[in-house]
Amino acid sequence: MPGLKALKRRQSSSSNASSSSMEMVRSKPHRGIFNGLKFNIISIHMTPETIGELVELAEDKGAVMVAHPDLADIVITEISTRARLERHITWEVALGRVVVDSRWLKKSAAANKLLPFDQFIAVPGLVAIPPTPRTPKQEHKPAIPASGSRFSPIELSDTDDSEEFDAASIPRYCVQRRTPLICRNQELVRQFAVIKQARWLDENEVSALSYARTIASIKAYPKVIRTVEEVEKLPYVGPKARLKISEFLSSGMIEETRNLEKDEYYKTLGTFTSLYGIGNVTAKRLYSMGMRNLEHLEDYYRDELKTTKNKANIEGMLHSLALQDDFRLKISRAEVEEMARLITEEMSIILPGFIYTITGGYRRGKPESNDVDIVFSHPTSGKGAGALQLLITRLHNRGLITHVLPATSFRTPGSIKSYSEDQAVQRTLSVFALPQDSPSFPHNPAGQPRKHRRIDLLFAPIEVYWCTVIGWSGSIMFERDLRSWCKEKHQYKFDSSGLTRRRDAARIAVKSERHLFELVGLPYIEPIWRNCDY
DNA sequence: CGGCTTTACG
DNA sequence: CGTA
DNA sequence: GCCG
Repeated sequence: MPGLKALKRRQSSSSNASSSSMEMVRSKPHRGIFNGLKFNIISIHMTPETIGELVELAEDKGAVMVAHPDLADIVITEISTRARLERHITWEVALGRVVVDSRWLKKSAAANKLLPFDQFIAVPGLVAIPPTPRTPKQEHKPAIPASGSRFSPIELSDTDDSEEFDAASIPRYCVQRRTPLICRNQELVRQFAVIKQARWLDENEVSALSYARTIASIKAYPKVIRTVEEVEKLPYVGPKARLKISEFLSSGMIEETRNLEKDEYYKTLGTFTSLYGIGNVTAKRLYSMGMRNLEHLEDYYRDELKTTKNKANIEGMLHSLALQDDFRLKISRAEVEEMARLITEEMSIILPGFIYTITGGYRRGKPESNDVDIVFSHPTSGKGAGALQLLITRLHNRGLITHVLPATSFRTPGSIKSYSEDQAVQRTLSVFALPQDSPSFPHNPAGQPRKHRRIDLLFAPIEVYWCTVIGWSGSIMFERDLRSWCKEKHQYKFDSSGLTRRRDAARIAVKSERHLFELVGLPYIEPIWRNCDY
């Protein structure tokens, strides 16, 4: 079995002479056509593989990679409009740089000479200024692009990039801080997420958790990271993370991430675990049995079905394989709302006066969801105990719910999973398909098979409604830290069925979402600021 | 060096 | 073991 | 992998 390929083929050289706390081994500069030139690659619209190739081409011929376009002589980008370019570099600064697309780099490297720039200018209006390597002094006063205002507040942190901001002031728990869906260091975060995933596939859950915390921490940091020193005080950025951030700042790529992304072993395990019902352990088992793609799995499970006694799980996996093309499709907010409309329409027949919240990623503002979560309740205590079962039955009769999924097997509706007996939160995980005739949705055109969506429906007694809503709003790291916080600071136990004192299990009434935050001494964090996961 | 959220269900 |  |  292939292990981690930790080979460092090339030590990245630091661009910033003043960053010296981390004494890195610097490679001797190659002699080459790019000698003495500073390159920056704007990674937008590039695959990690492409970035890797470009960095290699450039460094091979003597270029030094720098962390920001402001510091570069030559900027490589696939961006072709001024507006988009200005998210990364001011127009004024761009005018003083060579901004070209990657063809220039590739062709120059191939020809082993500096080609003229004019055929490769990335954005109309820019001119080809011959690069003059600048002195180090100039590097310390980079122009700061005023980029924030163009973005939706959902997507970016609310602190302006130009503001002074001390990483040490970022609190340790996710629940104490605001974390946007997309942050200013999103590509760095994405590359850390690849490593986190690999640790999880290797069953190194503790390391995976650590990376998840590093990611959450960086996501909460409201500035573009330019030096490794500025994030040294960030919580959960330790020695390992610092090294990787240094690599990223100097080359645009974390070396380990680059290796993982071309590793067939991890790619295959990733494919397997994306299936409903297959986790990291089973994925490894299947791989060790020789499985390499979904067709192999299909054959394997068909074969298993003939020989096994317990057919339910195997049948579940075959359903999972069959529906997987649908499950990996994202669900637009409009479609989430249409699903909720149909479902709540049915609920209003069963339980007049019910209340509900669409939770999950939708509630956190994600433009696209992987599944749909809805929490129901009724303001009158005790009302609606059997409502969810009825709801499922009616939706199934209308053909909207096609399967109920208890753990790993698929069954026709009939049973409901309940939490603790005293404060029963009922729950069903089902497969839902919008009707063919939903006019506003082109997802299910006539004659085409309907798209299947995973949907989690819950009914909570009103006493614990808000805890359930909070518990199902995520993100995962936010929930974990909420529980840790309640435990450490108050010796409370929080979960989606309520808030209780650990000492005597006394229930603490939670009247609203804000109320919970007050009860445990946290500032209220709106759902759109709970996007702590990648 | 221990701890890392939580836990019922199938 | 996998799911949320 | 990082924190206390």
